[in-house]
Amino acid sequence: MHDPIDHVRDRLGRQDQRLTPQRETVLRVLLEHANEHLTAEEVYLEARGAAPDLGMATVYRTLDLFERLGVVHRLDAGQGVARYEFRPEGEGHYHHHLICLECGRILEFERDLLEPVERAVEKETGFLVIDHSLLLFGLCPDCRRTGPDAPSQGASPPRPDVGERDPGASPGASS
Amino acid sequence: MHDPIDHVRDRLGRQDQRLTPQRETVLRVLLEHANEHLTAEEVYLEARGAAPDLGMATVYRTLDLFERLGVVHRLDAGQGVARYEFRPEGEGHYHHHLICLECGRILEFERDLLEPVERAVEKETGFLVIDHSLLLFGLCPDCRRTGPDAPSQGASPPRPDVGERDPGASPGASS
DNA sequence: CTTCCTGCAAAGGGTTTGCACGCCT
DNA sequence: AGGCGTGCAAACCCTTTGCAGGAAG
Repeated sequence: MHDPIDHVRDRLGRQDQRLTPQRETVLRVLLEHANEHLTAEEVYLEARGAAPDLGMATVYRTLDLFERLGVVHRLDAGQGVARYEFRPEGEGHYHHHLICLECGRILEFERDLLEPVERAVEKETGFLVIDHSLLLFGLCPDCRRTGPDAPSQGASPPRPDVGERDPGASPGASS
Repeated sequence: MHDPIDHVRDRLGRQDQRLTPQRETVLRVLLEHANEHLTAEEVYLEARGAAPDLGMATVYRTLDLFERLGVVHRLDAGQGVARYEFRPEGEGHYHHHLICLECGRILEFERDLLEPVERAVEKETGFLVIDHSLLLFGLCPDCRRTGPDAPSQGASPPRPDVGERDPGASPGASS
């Protein structure tokens, strides 16, 4: 019962829903790419390897379902695409995202460190904080090394593609 | 030269661009609604009062332009719409957004408090932080008072709809 | 058989782009 | 003239929805 797949099956069963082959495929893709922040389309493409008849709509519906179950995190980095990542059982809402403005990669930062901020907010405004999203935009170690304007290296992952525009322009979202 | 409008005109002039009547109208709307996080459509509707022939495309192009000039902040709270707010000259990237899951209102929190976090990130990961976006999801003082399930008050904005679900489930975006 | 699920295709909503015309220098 | 800027409409992209057929309990 430490198996995430069984866990999801149980959660679903409890509300008369099933872990269909399609759903299991999607779940497996998410598990195989933990910490990778796939888009729905990327999940779809990966999943089609195992389930060629799978449709996009099912992927979206499944990701939605999983999100409601708390099995995945949906993360919107401010470009027009949502990204999804598997969310280990019992994980708090810790861990923030570092988005490289140069190569688009998304790194993670595990420590929370936000409690002082949340406490200050609650105390000073009366707003009850339930969850948070912290995005840090900047340069990842690699791009920092290469210099902000160097042409992209063939070195790193395919590059998750975060919208482009001229580097130097301000990062879409902001606090 | 403290007038933001002149400031923008200058900035534009420097790159052979002009502060046209349309652009000025958009700018005025943003100024009149400082701290209000309007959507492009809301800007458009407001602006049409002063410039009935204005087109949506111009609004988008202008907001884009202003964003590149650093005159406005684009903020994406995780639902499918971008929101824009005037960004006072010389303002750092401080100030965070508190998004009420009940009524959809967006409040602001002026103090930064993120420096310890950013320093920790830079030190531990080598990632160079340039800007950030902190969204706190929860209940605003009003909704908190009314109770999480009270029918919406006539008091607040139409409610921008932030994903619903049982409060307690994680809100769409997350860090 | 009833309910849950699926794929397909169409619809949706926000945002962007192509194009021809207008405006300012 | 020569750009820059604009309105309009069409195009785009991601995501959602309607619907008829299937599978599971």
